[in-house]
Amino acid sequence: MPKYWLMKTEPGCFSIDDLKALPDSTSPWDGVRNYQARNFMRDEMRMGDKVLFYHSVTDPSVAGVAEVVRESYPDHTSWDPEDSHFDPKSTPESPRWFMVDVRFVTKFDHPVPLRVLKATPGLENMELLRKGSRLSVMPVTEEEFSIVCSLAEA
DNA sequence: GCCAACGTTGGC
DNA sequence: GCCAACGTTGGC
Repeated sequence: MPKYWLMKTEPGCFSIDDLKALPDSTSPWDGVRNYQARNFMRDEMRMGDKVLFYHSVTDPSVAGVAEVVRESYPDHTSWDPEDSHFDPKSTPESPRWFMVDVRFVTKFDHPVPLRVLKATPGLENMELLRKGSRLSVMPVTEEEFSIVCSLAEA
């Protein structure tokens, strides 16, 4: 059984259109520097898991769906001193940060705004809606995933 | 182990 | 731009 996730990105930095436009519409999810989010990617994400692709900051909304196409491997941007996510404590011999690859599945015709998520019965317990939640990679339940997808069709 | 200070996230 | 909430760091 696939599991379900939500991954956050600032569209000005990396949007669902950016993902779709890449070769094979696939990208590593690099740059995550939060242990809890890392652990989800490193330990729990599996091939075929579905991902709600969330745009934060500008027009906060779920923009579409992606899927996991490569399981956890070291995030090489962490040992690149030129990279903005460089972490001197991470090395190729002892990597500290991990990522997965995701592939574009769908862009919603009607992105689902955060305010709609907040107002929708059945989504009360979404991690995203927890006060102060700042996780950039988080699990969602199958039911939450399907409710969000149906909102996108409405 | 505690906790103050700091930097960051992200909605509004 | 504001600011609440959070995670990390580092002194003690």
